[in-house]
Amino acid sequence: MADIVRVRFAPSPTGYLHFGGARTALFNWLFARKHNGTFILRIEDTDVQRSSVEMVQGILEGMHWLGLDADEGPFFQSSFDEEHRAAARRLLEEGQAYYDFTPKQQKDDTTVQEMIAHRARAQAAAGKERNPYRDLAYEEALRRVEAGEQAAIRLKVPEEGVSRFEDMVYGPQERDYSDIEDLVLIRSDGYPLYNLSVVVDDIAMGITHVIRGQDHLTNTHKQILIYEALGVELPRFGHLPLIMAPGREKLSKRKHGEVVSVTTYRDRGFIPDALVNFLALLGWSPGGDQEIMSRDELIEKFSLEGVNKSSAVFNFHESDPQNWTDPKALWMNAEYMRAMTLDELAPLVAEQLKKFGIWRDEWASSGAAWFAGTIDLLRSRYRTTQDFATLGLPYFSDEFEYEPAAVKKNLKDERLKRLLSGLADRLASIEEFTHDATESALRAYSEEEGVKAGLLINAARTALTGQAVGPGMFDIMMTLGRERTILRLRRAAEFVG
RNA sequence: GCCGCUAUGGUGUAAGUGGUUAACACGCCGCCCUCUCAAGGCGGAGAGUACGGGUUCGAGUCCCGUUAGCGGUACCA
Repeated sequence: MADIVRVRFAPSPTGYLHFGGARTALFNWLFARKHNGTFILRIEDTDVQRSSVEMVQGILEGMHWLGLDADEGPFFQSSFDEEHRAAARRLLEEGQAYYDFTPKQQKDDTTVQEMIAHRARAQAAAGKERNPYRDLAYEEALRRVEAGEQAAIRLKVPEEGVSRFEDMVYGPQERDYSDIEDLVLIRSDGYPLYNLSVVVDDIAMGITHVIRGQDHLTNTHKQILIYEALGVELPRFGHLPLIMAPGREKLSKRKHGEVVSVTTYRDRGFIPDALVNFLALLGWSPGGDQEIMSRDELIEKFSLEGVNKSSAVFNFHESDPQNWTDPKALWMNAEYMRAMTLDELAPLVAEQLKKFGIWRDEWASSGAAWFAGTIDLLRSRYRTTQDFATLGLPYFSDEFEYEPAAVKKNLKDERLKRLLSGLADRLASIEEFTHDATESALRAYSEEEGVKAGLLINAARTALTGQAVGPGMFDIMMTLGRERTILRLRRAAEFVG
């Protein structure tokens, strides 16, 4: 099979799985599924200082929750250490790389950006200098190394010429060799560096298509140089537009924190398919108007040609409790909650209720029908499954607060003190506690008392749920049942006034 | 500084090889439904395609320049 497809997602475990990473993983996964290929997960943990097992765990969890399990892996880049060194050794022997005895510069992490800029400026002013060790005879260099001298290994980048490749998203790319410095392959303490490790691993794993963030677009030329030095055929490259924070600011794990972490969405009640759908649309479009797409539809329609070249803003508002994340993501999640079957939705809601300590086991057995009916009653007004546990508390528990605004709006009228308990009496005496029977009882009662039915209905809603908004009043009564309805109506009398 | 990428309403995106008044979704506003809030239905405001030049009978679409944002420029990944 000539066109076998093998792709990989290669996160570094220096943080949780954030939106950018998740989107990259998703596109690789879609590409693999689309072409009947293999999706591989490789953890790039060469920077041991900043990597941690918890982060690896977090990434794995996030991917699993999104349904993006790898076909192969997870592999850990650090375990291929020897292969990376061997590749560098080979390039050294072939004269394509050299030992650099320049002492390592100390730098502290907070000022790297400044340092890079400063150094670059200085270099521009002074004119580029060749590395003095580039042409040192290999035998002599080897002697010095064996004598215990520390040296980094650098790739010998050709002095003249242009690096070119055809990006599957961005089209033809080129970069002059003179703009690429002799990159370090192996640090002087012996650790292989990113660019070398990636290439060696991608070769070893038979990666055919490298799909990753646009932040690697110019770095790709460096990696191509390594492929060429190693004498290996190039994979195809496809770079993805970056995801930005509101205001086209760059997305930063440190600054934006949880709102860009996939696990946050799991914890706050997102449906995995909904988030996948939303993520897919961030930087990609199948063309045309369709936006709600199942996994199968996404796979069917996915193509790198549909990937956008410009970066996309992920429009979250962390400080706004109502719209803490992108409104469209929230809308899409709501859309999924409405469209999915109750059998699919119920366990997800149950999970949230358990988390909030208001779950009752009978809702999974004898009360399953009631439970399904109740979430069905509520689903069209909620946007996440967590809303069932927070906004929906009065429907699942007797321990809920009366919202002051609702009390003020619906229980202000002094007459209600008498009317609510009067209504409770009526409801206690009707034969069958059904939607229609309760409604006619309430309407008859309000007519007798000479008040508008609406007054009683709205008051009853607040009496029963502590809220001013919610499903139709008689539906609420049905879901609460006669006993609770009467109890809550009587109890509410004390809030009147 | 240098190299590179990008640029369509507030946000996400449409608009095969340039061809009528720039389309859809989210959000926003209004109306209908109605016991409230959603959902649903209907309607509306909001961009003349970053800016400036070209090419062309005709440009969001091609070319050049400017600006802005972003990425890279590390013995980070």
